[in-house]
Amino acid sequence: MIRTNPKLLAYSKTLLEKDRAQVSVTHYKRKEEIMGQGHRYPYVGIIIKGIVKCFINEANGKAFIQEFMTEGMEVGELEFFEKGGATCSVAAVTPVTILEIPHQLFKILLDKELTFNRLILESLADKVRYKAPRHAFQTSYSLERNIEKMGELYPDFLKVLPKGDIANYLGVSARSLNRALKTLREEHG
Amino acid sequence: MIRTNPKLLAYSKTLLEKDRAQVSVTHYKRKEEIMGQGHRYPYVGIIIKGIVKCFINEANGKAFIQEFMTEGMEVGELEFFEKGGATCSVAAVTPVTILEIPHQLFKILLDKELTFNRLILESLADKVRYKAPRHAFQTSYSLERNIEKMGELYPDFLKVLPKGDIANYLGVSARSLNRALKTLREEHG
DNA sequence: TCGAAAAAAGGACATTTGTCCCGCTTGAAA
DNA sequence: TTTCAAGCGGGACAAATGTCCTTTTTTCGA
Repeated sequence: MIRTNPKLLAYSKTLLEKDRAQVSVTHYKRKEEIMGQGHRYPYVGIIIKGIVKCFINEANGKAFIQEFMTEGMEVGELEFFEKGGATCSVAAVTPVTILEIPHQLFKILLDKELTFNRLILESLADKVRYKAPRHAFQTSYSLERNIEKMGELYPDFLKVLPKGDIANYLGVSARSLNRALKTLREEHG
Repeated sequence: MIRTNPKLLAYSKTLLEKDRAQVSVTHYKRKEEIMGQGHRYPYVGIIIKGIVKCFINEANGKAFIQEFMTEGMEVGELEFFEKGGATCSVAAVTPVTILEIPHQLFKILLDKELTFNRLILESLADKVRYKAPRHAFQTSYSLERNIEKMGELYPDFLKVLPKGDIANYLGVSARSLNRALKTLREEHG
């Protein structure tokens, strides 16, 4: 449930060596905003280190977290394909390092480097593929079952992610999350 | 909320003329299964006509509809990139016509035709982009508000889509959907 | 054209979740 | 060190949703 892309991470590291002059690296502190909903950025980002959350703030004050991402995942690539502001905000959950590939270079790589092109295709396909079972499971099973599933996928989630983020990921209020956690505690250990 | 892809539809029509010998066209009746969760198909499909639903059946008997799709939308493209069974089932909601592009041809087009490659990249980016606001809205607002939104996006949805499908799209029981529809009827006209 | 089967509507009750609180803990900034 | 904001946990009640069931309407094949 914290998504990663080892192949793209590996490719990014070769980029850092070969094309060092054309890319940049930025560091973000915990809770810092990496991208803001509606804003534009002249680059595509790839996470080199750390955990980010990708989320949407609704007009009524609620937030919904799309996914947690770590090494090798792209951010801001959708805006390369369709100009217009970012759909989601992205913020650092732990200290984060981002590799920034300017749109100009991204386009060249996409058009000339078949390997890179395929990595991006697969990365997009992966994001589509992942969302289907996640949302199906989320609406089909109880909150308790969803929490158990997070624990299976990422045992440390309660230690690493703030409660508020977990609630926003599961699409429930913090109160409901606490209640469900208590129920689970009473049932097993 | 019934998704379409005019550019890919246009491209598909030229494919039907130029490469007619290498592609095929299949018709499906209402409710017929086009793809089954877990199964494999040696082609990528593009909808030429009709409306399909793309959904996941969970082990507990519940179904969750990912999206409704019509002209120009792809089905089964995820399985081209990662071998393995289909994540979702696809079924015809109205009579449907599908253009089938064999994986072998799909690969050639992807590698040699920059235009096609870009269309597929944009199509995938579109699917990712679309899901974020949809699920955010769905979990952030009341059922009534979600129904109103469907009406704004597709005024005829109650006439075209079965109630059960609408409920499975919104992630609620048929009972709750009916209740909410009644409330809306009482409020306005 | 009839009859079976599916779809639709909604009543009654149980369960889940949200909202609005309050009090406690913790960590970072003054 | 003190202080204050943010995070955490949970009580009490209200609202939303699910489950189960019955009745009516519609559809479609024999």
